[in-house]
Amino acid sequence: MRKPDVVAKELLGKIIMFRGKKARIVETEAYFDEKDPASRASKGENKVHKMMKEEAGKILVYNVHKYKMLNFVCEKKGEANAVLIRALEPLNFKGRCNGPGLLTECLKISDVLHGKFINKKGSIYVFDDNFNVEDSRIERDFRIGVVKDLEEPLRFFIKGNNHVSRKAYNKRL
DNA sequence: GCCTCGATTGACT
DNA sequence: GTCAATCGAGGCA
Repeated sequence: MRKPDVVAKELLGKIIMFRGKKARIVETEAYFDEKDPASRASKGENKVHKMMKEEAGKILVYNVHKYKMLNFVCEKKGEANAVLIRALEPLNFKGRCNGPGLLTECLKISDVLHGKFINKKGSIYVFDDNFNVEDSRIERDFRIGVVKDLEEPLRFFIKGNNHVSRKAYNKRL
């Protein structure tokens, strides 16, 4: 069983590729099921909640305000857990990806990806290029923009990386 | 159908 | 620090 906080941590340093653009994941957040007051899963049945209960590896795109969020489902079928991608470090292109709404804009991620699997043709690819992130370089914090958060810090980001989200960047430095 | 709110961002005091 | 833009989903009638 892969817990979202474990997956969130593992995703740090991984490469995400979409439409020829590659970027390194530098910031993530874990979201749990109904017991998580911040998760959409706690708000009853909806499109997102349903998708969160699908198989691990599926892509979940959620629209909030005028931006879209990119999530990966990380649990086995039936468990409503997911990981939110909050910030990327652009590798082979220029653009600001230091925020969940910005990275989707930057990579032209739209809700057509909602429900697709990663690492499939025409979808988002996620892979490891042996860029190991040592535990000492992983910073933990409470989630951002969440009114009712859980007791434990569920946000993970790479220490010292200046591509993390703006709020976090300012708060930390 | 109408109202409210949000896993956000950027502009402004 | 505050606040508005802006839109899909949920709650309610």
